Amino acid sequence: MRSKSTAPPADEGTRERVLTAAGELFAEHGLRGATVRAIALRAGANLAAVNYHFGGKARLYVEVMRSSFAEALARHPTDGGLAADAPAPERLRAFVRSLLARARGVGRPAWQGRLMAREMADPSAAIDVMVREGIGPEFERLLGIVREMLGPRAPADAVALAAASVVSQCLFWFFAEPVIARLPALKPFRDSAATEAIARHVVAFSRAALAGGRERRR
Amino acid sequence: MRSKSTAPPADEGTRERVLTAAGELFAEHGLRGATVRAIALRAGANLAAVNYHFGGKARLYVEVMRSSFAEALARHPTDGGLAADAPAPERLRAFVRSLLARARGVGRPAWQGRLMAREMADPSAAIDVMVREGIGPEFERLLGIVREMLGPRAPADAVALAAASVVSQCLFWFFAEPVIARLPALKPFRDSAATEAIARHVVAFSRAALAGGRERRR
DNA sequence: TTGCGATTCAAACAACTGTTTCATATGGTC
DNA sequence: GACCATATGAAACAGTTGTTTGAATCGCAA
Repeated sequence: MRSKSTAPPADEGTRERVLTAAGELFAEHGLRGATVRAIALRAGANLAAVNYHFGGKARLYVEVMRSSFAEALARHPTDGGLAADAPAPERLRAFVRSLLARARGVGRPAWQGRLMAREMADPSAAIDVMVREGIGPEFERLLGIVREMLGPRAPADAVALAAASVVSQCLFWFFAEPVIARLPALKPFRDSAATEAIARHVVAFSRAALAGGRERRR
Repeated sequence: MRSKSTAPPADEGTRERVLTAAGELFAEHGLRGATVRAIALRAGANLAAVNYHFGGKARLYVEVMRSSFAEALARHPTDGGLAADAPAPERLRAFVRSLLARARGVGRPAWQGRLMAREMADPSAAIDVMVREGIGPEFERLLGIVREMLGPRAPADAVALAAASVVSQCLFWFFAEPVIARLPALKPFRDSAATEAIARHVVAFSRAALAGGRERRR
């Protein structure tokens, strides 16, 4: 074991397994619905492991939220590797792609989208830190893109509303997933081809709307 | 008491109060979070009243969902009083207004939006009947409007995606309410003026996008 | 009043929850 | 080997949950 002052125990075994098991179960059943016993069982750990490693169910939950969100953001950066001075429409496309990819969880944890949807419908103490560290700055970047596309004379309210329209079209697909699955006209976006089609549509729809909004202003 | 065969007890007192108290608490804390004891307390009824009148917490929940949704739909019809052959843009405007009004709950129960958001994030047995009786037919009507605006040559997939874009822009404002309240750039839509501004924006944004999509197709 | 079904009430029940406790094991250092 | 912090384990605790029970009360017809 390492020295006590530098870092937490850094256990790569039980702690890690509890973290992912908790993520899956929290996403599936919610903070209240997922029991500590079920988490420990899935992780192959003892019941007391949760309290030992995280100090309680509530703190385990915020740790799951923070780590999974940070990991998803690292895997799918909102700028998509584009330079900051790339054309606004390109940056918009990268933003939409990143948001949809993170929602679907193309990397390892495919449950981050549901976790996020639950957190928004039923906010806990974790939402403050998430908005402050992740969603807030990200939305600010989107505001910049939209502002550039709407032109310098666009009022701040119009920019904010248009940015909301963009993110809403992305969030919808995993927010309303249970409903979408029951509507014959809509196909859920679980495979990457459907995600790509949705991304193209959202970008095209929003670009047309933004262009129209730009020319409508005198 | 009325005859037993015609209708359920039709108690205008306790049963009704339990129903609205349950709606408020389910909306605030969710199906699991709202306890039968708290519901009975708020309703001024005995703990056993829930089981006596509804036969259990689960059945009380679906009854709350069904009645509140039906009531909201009756108060804000999706056609907004327009004739079926009114111009499509007019019907789109009426649809958006109705959806936002129902979400905000301008009538009596202001908690229906949150209830619905919870149900989508954490679907229960109530969601099947809701989609079948309410959301499904409503979405079909929107599909008709969008199809008319996109033109007869628009493929079904494009129509469905565009309709999804319209509803998503409305749902966003009460789906992501806890996040919106924490973003300084966005104002929550709790008053009717903000709702009206959002409705105007959604209609303008979508109309511009649909017009662009129409002309882009060859 | 008497009878009777519908309703309300207080109390208890059984199951499940997160957490704590204390004993045991483990792995490395002296 | 002895020591000690770290980690795991089984059991129990205290609180809350939805539901049930059986007695008490109400409303009203005969």
